[in-house]
Amino acid sequence: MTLAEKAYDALRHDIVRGALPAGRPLRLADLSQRYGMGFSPLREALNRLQAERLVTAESLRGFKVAPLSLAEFEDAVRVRILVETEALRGAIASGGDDWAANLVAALYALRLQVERQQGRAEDIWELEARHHAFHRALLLACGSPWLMEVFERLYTATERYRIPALLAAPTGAGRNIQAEHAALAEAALARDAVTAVALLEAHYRRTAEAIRTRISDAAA
Amino acid sequence: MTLAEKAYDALRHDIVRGALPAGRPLRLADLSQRYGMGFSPLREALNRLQAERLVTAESLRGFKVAPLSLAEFEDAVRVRILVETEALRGAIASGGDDWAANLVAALYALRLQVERQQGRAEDIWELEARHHAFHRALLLACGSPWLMEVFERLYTATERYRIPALLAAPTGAGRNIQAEHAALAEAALARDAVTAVALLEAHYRRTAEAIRTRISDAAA
DNA sequence: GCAATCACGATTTTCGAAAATTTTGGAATT
DNA sequence: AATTCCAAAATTTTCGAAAATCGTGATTGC
Repeated sequence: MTLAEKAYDALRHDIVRGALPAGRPLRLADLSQRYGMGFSPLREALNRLQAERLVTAESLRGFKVAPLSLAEFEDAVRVRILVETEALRGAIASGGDDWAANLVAALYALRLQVERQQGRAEDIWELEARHHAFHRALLLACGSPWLMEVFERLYTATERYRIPALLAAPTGAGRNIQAEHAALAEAALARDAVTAVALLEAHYRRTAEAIRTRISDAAA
Repeated sequence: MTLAEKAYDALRHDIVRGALPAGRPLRLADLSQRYGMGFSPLREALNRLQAERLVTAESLRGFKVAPLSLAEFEDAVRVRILVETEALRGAIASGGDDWAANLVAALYALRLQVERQQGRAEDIWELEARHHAFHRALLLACGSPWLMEVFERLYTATERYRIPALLAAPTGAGRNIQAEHAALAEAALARDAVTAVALLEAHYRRTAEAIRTRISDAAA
């Protein structure tokens, strides 16, 4: 792996995790110290992250971690619902045995991690990776690279908002998120598109609501 | 404007235009010659374009112009219809006088250029810019930055396919594209969402069909 | 006292060369 | 004749310094 790729992964991780908070200026000299490399690979990584809207750039004035706003989060959730319900219909319509088997596997691996976790805030990253993998496995058979591309982009955009909530309450504070995932997978595997789409939409609306109140609380 | 930004614009232009054909390896030494600058600004531009899927990159093996395929084009059109119909409904629902005025202006400027053009292949870029601006103006009031972001990404993705057709037949080969634009704007301004969405979808399906047969012909 | 100006330090941007890696072409071996 | 191996060439990647630009604070002029 090249240094530029390491820089990309490290920066991306630190931004999504919040180690580099929103709005923070990303000075080359600092980053060079922090990640132990020269300017070139860092600038490459920053340019890629800029195109993904994880960092902002102003000509001759350097880079910053992109700001967070409740409005942007709500917007991202709205578009996620639009795009992912369409992808889900496609996956249910055209998914084969591989899709079904991978979905069962992803759900199972997610469950194992949730049970291992038992509310502890450790290994949040393993949990997060399993969660991402589950949602990806659910949609993957839709057969549309662009739908998947938009899914990935919006997933990381919303990930930035969900991580702080996860760190505070890894099990989901009263809500049985795992049961929602199981029901969603069940409906998809039963090829019940209408139910599956409704469950997916409800899943996101509940998650959005939880994060919304969390952000309001934090502001108070 | 920094050299990196110039490099980004120039590369983007040359890729969309087809001056740098799909699959062509983008060697730093060549690009340095072609655009008259060092490696650094070029690498930055290439990294941004990679994130936009206009170029592909393989570790230690350099960059290439991203390939074209009929399947990818059809996929992009499908997602454009999904996303833009949603944005159009939003714009019609919440667009104010500024939106309406800008839309009228964009349609008018597009018409002026079409008439000036009169089938000649010159100034295709002015025409293309007006066309892009019209579709942007149509959706802009939807109030969703993410919907607009996806629109922009997919517009340039499909632009690569449409430009060769435009160069061959600037007026649209029998089809009165300008009438479609006018009808679309009229329905939107009349706040008739159902009609406007139907016209937008039909507009894209016809364009896709024209390009599809064109590509098939070229292959024969 | 206050605004405009200038010089300095901090920072970004770019270059040119060095380092690392892949690719190429040919010689040696089977 | 085909394959493997190695050195040379081509190419990408990275660094360190130079150039360009921005922001700041002191200084000057009014």
